[in-house]
Amino acid sequence: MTETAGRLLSLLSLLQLPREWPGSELARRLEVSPRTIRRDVDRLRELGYPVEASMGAEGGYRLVAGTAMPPLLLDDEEAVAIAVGLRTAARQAVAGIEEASVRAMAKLEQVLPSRLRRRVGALGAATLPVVLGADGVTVDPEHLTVLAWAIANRERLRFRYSAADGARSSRHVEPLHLVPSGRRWYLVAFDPEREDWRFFRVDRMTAPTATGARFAPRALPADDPAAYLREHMLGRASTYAVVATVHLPARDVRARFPGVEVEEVDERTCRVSGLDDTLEYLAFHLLQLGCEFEVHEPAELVAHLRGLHDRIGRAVGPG
Amino acid sequence: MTETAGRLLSLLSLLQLPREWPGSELARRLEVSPRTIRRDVDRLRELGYPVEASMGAEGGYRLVAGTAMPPLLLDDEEAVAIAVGLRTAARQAVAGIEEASVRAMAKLEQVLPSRLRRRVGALGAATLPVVLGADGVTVDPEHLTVLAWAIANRERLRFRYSAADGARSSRHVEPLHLVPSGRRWYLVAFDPEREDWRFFRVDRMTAPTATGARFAPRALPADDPAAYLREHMLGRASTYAVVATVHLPARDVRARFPGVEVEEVDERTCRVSGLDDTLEYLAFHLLQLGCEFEVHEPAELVAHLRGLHDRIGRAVGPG
DNA sequence: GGCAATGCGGACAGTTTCCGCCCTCGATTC
DNA sequence: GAATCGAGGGCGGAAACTGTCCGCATTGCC
Repeated sequence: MTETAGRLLSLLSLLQLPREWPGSELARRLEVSPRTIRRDVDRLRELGYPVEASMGAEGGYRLVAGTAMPPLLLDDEEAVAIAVGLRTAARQAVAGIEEASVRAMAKLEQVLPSRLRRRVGALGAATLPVVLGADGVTVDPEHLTVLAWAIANRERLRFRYSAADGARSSRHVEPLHLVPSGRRWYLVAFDPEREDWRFFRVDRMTAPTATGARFAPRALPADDPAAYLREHMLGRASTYAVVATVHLPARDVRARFPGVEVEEVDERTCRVSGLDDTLEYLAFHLLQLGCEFEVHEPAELVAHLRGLHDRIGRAVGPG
Repeated sequence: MTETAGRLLSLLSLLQLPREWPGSELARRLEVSPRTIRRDVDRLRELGYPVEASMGAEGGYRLVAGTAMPPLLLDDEEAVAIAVGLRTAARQAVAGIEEASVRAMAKLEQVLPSRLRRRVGALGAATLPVVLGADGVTVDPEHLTVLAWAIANRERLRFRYSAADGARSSRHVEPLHLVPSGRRWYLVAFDPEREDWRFFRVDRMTAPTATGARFAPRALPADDPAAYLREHMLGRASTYAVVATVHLPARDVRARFPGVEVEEVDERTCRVSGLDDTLEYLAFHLLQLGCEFEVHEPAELVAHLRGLHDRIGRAVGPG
């Protein structure tokens, strides 16, 4: 049986390559008779993976899109590519699929052979700073998978934390949720030492590790962790609210400046407003539009842009 | 058998979740006896997928990293997350794994159910402009998968092309290689109408489609397609060579400005040099370092920075 | 220390399934 | 029309699977 099941997996793996396979060649490769191949193909179809066949000479089998995802059979490099892709996506907290990214990452990391893990680590480090608006602090994808594991497994979590005011502490908490917020990730956890719920910014954690000790999850005093987080953050987060006029059609701005509200003023002008916690991010995004603009708020952003202005002036010297 | 093989896949799927499963629960879920579960676990191990078991109460099975990648069983959202992650990675042409990214993308897109494909498309469009240094022209990941398919399947390819000088043409070529170069992708193909080899920038293609017509691949007049491309591009590419002094330790610059040479001047200063074909990319990366710098070459970059300088000046008004 | 939960694995018997070998048929390409 | 491919029915022997026994080891909790 192990033989039959293994053969089915190999068959799936072959059929996932972007080409067509004549039954005779599959039979040669898998060392069974062509009749068995036909039966295997039937089995795959029965399992819900649509194998399409073209008749006639030059014909062959290939796997096509069906209603369910078939198991992905990846070679080493593809696995590394996927891991790296997920890391960049998680680091940018791509809107709408943050949790899924982390879940997929956790799933992949759980089974990723160590030799590949090393390659992912090396590549991940090398490609980190391509992200726009990096203020030097980006979340470590490794941390996210550790947290996801601890949450799913209800294991206590130990880490060191640098609070916003710079105070460092050692924590030992019961993790409950991982919440993306803008470009940040927050851990919602119960801190038994302080006997209360706490929020931790993942990029401020150092060396989080699941301790293996199980705990019975407590009920969060709110239905929606994200709402609870927002409520808690309100007022204490150092976020900047930007309001600016941009001389570019609203359609273009929406396409190129994600996460902000865009309001049309006229065909060639619009007004953007939005929130972020770093001035760099806002400034670069406005500049990146490549058009004229005016910043109305906040004063800090104006000051930041003046700083940039002066810095560029010093960099290129007098005109 | 279909049943046994299907059960093994379900088992793999369960074991890939980040938790432990007692055999009794697996037996309940898969509707077989615990003895069969033990045998299934053995089968998985025999296939090379290491299932670890913890003894004692609170024990259970889980899949751990082995020497080979097990088939990944993804739910809808995870599949979407992976597709989106690969797209961002491919768009940025993350160094060293470009081809693997495209291969994995092609594999995934081939079997991605259409309802998920739509979600990926929507998300991909929304997240496009986060990339730094976008000059508005980024490669469409969809194109890459079409090209990869055509190359692997030796099918002729039809597309419309806008050359660097703006001339538009309709092409019908025999694709041979997909070569990443910097942040660009190039297709190496034989053009039967012109009876010679041609290079096409993927982001300048419109609506590439594989025609289904097969061809016998010709030998490229060079061993390495990448080298052949470089040779061909030499002199005709509009690339800018930057030389700048940056007032930041060389170590920091290397970590935050990928793809350029960094040479230490003293502990707080270094000199960077590199190539790129857009001024925006170079300018933003220099600014993003957040430190003082001087640009020595090229004159175009200095001019571009002056433009930025003036634009910021107009944006924030007189100090 | 005992109990309960967990995993491990041998033996057996009945049933099912698989596999290779025949065969015919339909579709497609050259 | 010939060659090549997929689809699928039937047959018989061999192999595999499954459930039910059984006793064993390990771990955590009371």
